[in-house]
Amino acid sequence: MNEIFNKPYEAKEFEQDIYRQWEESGYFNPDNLPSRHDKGPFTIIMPPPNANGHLHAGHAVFITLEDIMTRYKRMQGYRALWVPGADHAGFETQIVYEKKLEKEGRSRFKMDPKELYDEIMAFTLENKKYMEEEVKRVGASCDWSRERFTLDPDIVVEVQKTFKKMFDDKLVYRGSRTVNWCTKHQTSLSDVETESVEKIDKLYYIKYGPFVVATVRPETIFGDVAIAVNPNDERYAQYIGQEIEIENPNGKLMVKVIADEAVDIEFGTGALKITPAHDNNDFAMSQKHGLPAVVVIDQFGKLNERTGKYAGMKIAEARTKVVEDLEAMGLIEKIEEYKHVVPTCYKCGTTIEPRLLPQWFVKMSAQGGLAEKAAKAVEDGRIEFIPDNYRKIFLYWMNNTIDWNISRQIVWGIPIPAKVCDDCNFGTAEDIDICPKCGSQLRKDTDTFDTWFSSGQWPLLTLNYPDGKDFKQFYPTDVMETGYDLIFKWIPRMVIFGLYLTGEVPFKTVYLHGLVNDEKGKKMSKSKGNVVNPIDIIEKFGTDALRMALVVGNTPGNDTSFSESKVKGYRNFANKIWQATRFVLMNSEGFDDTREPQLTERDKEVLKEFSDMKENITNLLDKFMIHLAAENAYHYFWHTFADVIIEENKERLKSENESDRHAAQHVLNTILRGSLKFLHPFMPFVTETVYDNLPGNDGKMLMIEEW
RNA sequence: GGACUCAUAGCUCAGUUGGUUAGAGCGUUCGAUUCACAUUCGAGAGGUCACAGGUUCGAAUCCUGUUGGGUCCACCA
Repeated sequence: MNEIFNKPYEAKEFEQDIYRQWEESGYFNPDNLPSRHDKGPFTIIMPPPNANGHLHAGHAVFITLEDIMTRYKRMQGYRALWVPGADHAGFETQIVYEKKLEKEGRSRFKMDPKELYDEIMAFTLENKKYMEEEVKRVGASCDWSRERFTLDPDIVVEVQKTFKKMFDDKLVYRGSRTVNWCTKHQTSLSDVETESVEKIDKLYYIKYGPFVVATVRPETIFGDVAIAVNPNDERYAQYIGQEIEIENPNGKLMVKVIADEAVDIEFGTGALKITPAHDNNDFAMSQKHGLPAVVVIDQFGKLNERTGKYAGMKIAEARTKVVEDLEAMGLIEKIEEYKHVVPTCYKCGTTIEPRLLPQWFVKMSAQGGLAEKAAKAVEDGRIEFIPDNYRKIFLYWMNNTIDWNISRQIVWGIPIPAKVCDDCNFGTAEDIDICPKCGSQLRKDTDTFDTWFSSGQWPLLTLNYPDGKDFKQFYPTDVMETGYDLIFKWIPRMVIFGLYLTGEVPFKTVYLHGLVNDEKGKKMSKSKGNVVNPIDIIEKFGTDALRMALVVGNTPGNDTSFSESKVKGYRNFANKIWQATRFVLMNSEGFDDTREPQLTERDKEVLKEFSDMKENITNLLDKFMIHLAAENAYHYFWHTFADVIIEENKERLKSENESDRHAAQHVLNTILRGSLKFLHPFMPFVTETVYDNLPGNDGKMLMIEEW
């Protein structure tokens, strides 16, 4: 018996070395697998972690789940491929870096874009290294030789080609409309990057000529171009179509009265002021009725020169001031408390300021368009969700989607390869210099892509679409495993791009895991101080223990609670595997496995139970019931094999009857070796360490043994 | 306003197509232990499976409703 078994299992002593051996074996790369591995392929694309910080518990969960799937399939003889990556995470990283700048007393707005870009690149590349090291610590058996970064030059080229193709196919267009603008971050955001927050604001009833209009934004009255009423509202029928004079603190103004079904007769006074430049609804209505848009608030959330004496004031200040002045003029009829929902920046909570800007949009919702095709793929069962209820959520979103704004006014990202006209808002993906619409000089667009524009193509880009041999071999992939919070942000984009570019879905199964909460079931957050760093846990209890704690009882689609005592329990289990091995080896001196054992009825029963258990775990893994598979494997090994079977056989191992002793040895060795296999996907380090040190296993690697 | 989800032991959670006495981890009580393992072993206490109906030979599981958590979506100013 190898002397390493003479002291308790200490994960730290083995894990990093084992990982290095795996890497050196080359078997993470399916091209290097032995010829037995002729099934498949089986492919998972790793959701690329953001290269702007360290791993958190959520990363550890997805790495564990995907690693379990990959190792299981690899052992089954599939050509298993798990492609790692790193995400430049445009807006997210830019914010992380801006905070850093802020701490240093610097600001991105005072920096040259190139200089800023280079600094963020250096920062990202450094963090990328940490991130990769940490992914390895969790035991990821992914193919590092295929690792991709979302800013790799060839990937940038491919992403830009997609834009061009979509432009040619009229699926992207330059639109000038109200977009979600964050006044703090100075960029527009897509609909999924805003968060609706309930707020209580004042609803002001303002006398407006013969009308009273209700508004929460009196400071925008300088941008009003119309009053809208419902065509069926008898109170106002006489005014429809007229130009009427209204009064505001800056003087008198003519506005048109329009009729639109969208106006709710019951709400407020049934009359609505229309400010196209600063409200999404109003903008839509202005388009319908051919009204102009008057901009009165600038990109910093301050009132502009059109507002006279209010120019330069911030929105909140201007609102107070305007209301005071209106009140003095006797134009405020009443003020009510009003609860409503406002969109905010999902990163900083700043209220989104709708802003009229020319931007690039992906046409999502047209009939037979991108969203509809994605919905159809799911309806047809070409993509399956685990858990199944996310199918409905996905479909709901696909059927209610709006055009996707892909322009970001930040430097950290892939440049949009377009030329734009500042005079008439024309934009093109063609390489021309003069605006065909107005004759002005075009300039290169300085905006970058929404990060989801590139990560939406990730399953294609990682496999070197369109000409790479990986693409031909491994696309479409098998499983996309990610957090349920990405059901809108990421999953639909991948489906859309996959179908658009290849006609095929990018993956067949979407497995969604939940959040990792603390031991009380509360969300982890820095401010609560309950954040768990997976690397700390690994240092303390070992990777295998962490993995089990994250996986057992963690049902797909549901949040899971993490507690150190749970990890401790599985650390003990790792040692249990170690000690059971030690016992079996101590009692296997002279054991010759080639001889046919004389099995008792009980032996046969025990071996049958064992093979039933193997089958059970296999079925569970096939059904993606990883939480149950892990628990059953654990339970069988400890409470059946160690507690019952080993105990039952202790006497026989000391028996003078050689044949009986041999039968006992056979049973124990068979189950031990077999159990190491079914435990391996969950607890790869301890099982590999044990397996490598079993007599006769020199040079063998459990990772590629037959399931 | 719409949708989803959860409610099971003191705590955190499982319970795989409805099928005997409902499980795990932690905690707890009692006991054991020169034995592979104190990172151990054995035994126990602890649950009207949120509530009310229904379907069924049989329901924690399926259906309806109620209550109470959680999450997501939402351009009535």
